[in-house]
Amino acid sequence: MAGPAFFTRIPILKNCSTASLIIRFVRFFTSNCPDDTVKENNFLLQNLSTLGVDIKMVRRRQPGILRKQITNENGLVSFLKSKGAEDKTVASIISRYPRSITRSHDYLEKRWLLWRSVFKNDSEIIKIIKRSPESFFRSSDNNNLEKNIAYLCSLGLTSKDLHRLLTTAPRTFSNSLELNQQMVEFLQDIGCSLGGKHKENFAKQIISKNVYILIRSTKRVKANIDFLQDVLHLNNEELLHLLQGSGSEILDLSNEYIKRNFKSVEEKLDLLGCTNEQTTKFIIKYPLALYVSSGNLNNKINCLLEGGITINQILEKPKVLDFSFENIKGRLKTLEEIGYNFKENGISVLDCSRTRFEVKINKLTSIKN
DNA sequence: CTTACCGGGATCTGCCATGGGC
DNA sequence: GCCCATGGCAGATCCCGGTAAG
Repeated sequence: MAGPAFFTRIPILKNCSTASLIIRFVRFFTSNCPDDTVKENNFLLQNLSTLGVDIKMVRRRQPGILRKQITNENGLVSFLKSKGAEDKTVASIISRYPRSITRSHDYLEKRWLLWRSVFKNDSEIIKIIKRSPESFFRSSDNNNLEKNIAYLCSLGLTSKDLHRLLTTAPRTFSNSLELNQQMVEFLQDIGCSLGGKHKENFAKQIISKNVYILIRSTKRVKANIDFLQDVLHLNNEELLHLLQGSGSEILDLSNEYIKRNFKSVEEKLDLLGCTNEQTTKFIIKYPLALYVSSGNLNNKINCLLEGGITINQILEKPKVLDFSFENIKGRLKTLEEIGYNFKENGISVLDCSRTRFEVKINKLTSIKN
């Protein structure tokens, strides 16, 4: 008979425990039952509809909110509008994070001020809330936010770093202070144990290079560091060097993903006649090879090979893989048309900005004519 | 003057699970 | 028993240009 294992193979039910499965089935079969919605606050429902909020989405995300008797949606709307948000933005914000309507005026004022201590103007903040309402509204603890900002500053992160952190990974600031501290201390410990000279700086370095790190679990980051050390046969010094360099960029990947990609790179290069040592060197030189999806990476490699470039040239200059498949393809075609010789001239021409590439091509064609 | 090397900039949420509080 | 706050997870690049080196 079909047990939980069977049901979890259905995409929507993936990752569900037996208990939550039962709840889901009950919800599913009773979702059209009037009893389920009878407790909802009709006045609130009306109000939200008028504001253009997607009620279905609210019901799916945070059904409890619709049963509340006291909410502050009107206050929220006027607050966000006073900061420059459009009606339809506010509606979308509430639809995606319904709990936002439970935040009080004082909360909103205080939180806004704290965010403003990092951002230059209101519109920057609106842009981020629009992108990720949850990041702004999820925590009700403004004191914690204040402490986080102070803490991150105390690490020596510049205001520019802070700005980038809050812009790109706004969730960082809704983490509990303790969680952020845990990650920082974890990173500092790693730096120490690898014999880093500027021990206090190691965590700071990683964070400013990879602003996503603080929204990952230490478990994940640790697993990735261990994996890299193991699979690349690195001693402490080499590992430290890697992590301080471009290795930091791949630390936040999911463990399985990074492993899968490593395996794929290994197989691909093996197929092309490379030694294990070459593969290892390649990854150390270009850790981003583990970041891109294996399909994408293989497409780029194939494309370069078909264009008359050797695998050794790629291993020497992996940066050419930074560019998109389309870009690489286009440039190879252009270069072929003018008879560019990679053997003589190398492949650096592929690793430059659009403007520089065009200048180069113009020059080559004018010489030809 | 051209090329090579290198670092940096943009961008990145929406969902589920869980434990504690009420 | 429900709701809240919060932790955690999967997902998966591309490009530019300063400047040192030649």
